[in-house]
Amino acid sequence: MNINPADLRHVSVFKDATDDDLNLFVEKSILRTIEEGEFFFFQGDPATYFYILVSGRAKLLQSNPAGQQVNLRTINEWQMFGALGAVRPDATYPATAQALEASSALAIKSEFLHDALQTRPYLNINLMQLMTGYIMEMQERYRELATERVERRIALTVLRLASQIGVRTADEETMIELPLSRQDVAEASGTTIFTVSRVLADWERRGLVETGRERVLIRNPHGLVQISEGLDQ
Amino acid sequence: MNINPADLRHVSVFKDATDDDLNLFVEKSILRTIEEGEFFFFQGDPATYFYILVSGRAKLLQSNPAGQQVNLRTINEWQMFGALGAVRPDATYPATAQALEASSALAIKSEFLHDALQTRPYLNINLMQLMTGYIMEMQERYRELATERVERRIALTVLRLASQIGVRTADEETMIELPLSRQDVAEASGTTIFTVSRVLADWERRGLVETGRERVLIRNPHGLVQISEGLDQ
DNA sequence: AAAGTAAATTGCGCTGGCGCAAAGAGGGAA
DNA sequence: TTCCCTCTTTGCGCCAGCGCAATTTACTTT
Repeated sequence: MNINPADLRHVSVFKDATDDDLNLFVEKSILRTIEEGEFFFFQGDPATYFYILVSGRAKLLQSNPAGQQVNLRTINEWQMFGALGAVRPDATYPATAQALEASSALAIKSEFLHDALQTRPYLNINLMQLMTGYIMEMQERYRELATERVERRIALTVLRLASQIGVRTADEETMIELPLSRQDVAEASGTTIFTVSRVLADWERRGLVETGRERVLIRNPHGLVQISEGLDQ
Repeated sequence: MNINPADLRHVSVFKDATDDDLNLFVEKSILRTIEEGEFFFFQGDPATYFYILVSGRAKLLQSNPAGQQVNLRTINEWQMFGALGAVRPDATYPATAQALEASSALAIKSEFLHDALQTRPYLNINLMQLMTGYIMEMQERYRELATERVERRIALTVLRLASQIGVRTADEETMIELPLSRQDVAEASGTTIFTVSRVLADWERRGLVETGRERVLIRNPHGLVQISEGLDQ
């Protein structure tokens, strides 16, 4: 695959970069292509590289000592991930990055971004905006997990995933397609596949969604919003 | 109260600042003093100021629509809080800041920090380090809440709070004093005061802690670590 | 010292959601 | 078409932890 440096402008951190800078980053990058289910890096590895996903889809997850997983974030094309090492020297990745489908990503030495940050104010601002976004999202999800019941949490999770990775279907603009298994939704909402399956089956009966193997189609986003706010029934 | 500019070096973001910069920040600051239980700002307010706590102790909390609260962070002397507005123009505070005891804080216009970031690379680096720390802590707490049982979560929470705000008692170096109510611990570990009370009572019977009104004294930190890792019993 | 207020404890019943197990449903390979 | 593998569904039992209510304890005020 050939990467056009101008494509890097899709990356929020690079949106204000000069052409020269973009060329420099592309030159310094290596393209890594992996299969579905394989890993870009593991939690605990030294954070030597950061990545920019150029095709496919991936997820960031964390495991506890017993091996149970939670999904922290779903990564789309042109999103940066694993960039903490550029800020903290000697950092290790706090999460594992796994491909949800066959994916490729540009890998660039953390050190290189670290040095670039010293001389390019726009990178600092953009990276900080990205980080504040993550902080706010994690705080919100933490609060949801601590205070909301499962059905609402699943609704909030599905809506959040829809806004992050959903594809609006061609035929009707309000339908959103999500290529996610019950397991993925469970790990992203802090519950089990059984509960997700039961809740989705209920929503399907009520005409809110259509489900399939590794697929959720939202037919009525507004209905889900109502559930997420406890305004239903 | 008089603030000595050099004191600002205790603030991690300002640790590398020049004397001139420190003077500038102090000049631009207003000292706000509030009583226990009062608020520096509320979730949803425009993030016009950021704060540096100079005395007392505070907490950052978030409420859901039903009014249930979670504690996101406990703020100690010389910690910065409410700084997201400096990064995102037009931001609103994502959390509420409430004093746990009578407290004072320096308030500085977010805008001023925002402008300072453009010309002072050290501020960018330090602020990003702070932010990556928050991201990692929130990711970890999220995973704990999603995957661990209450007793372990309470152990993890108490240990985390001990490292953040604990005071080692004079008489024996392994004892750590925490001036927190059951409610505070419950909100920080995502459970209820009843459960916290029961768990602490059990630990007290086992000699791990001593408890009192709005007080937890850790007698055996190692024992708590074992519980947090599931190695006990 | 006494009264008043807030925090903490504890018994008790209940239930949301977990998790096993077994069956069912797709989808890919050959 | 058949086989195989993985994902999903659903019945069922169970229990961790919630939450009410009543009481006790501890601190503050006068």
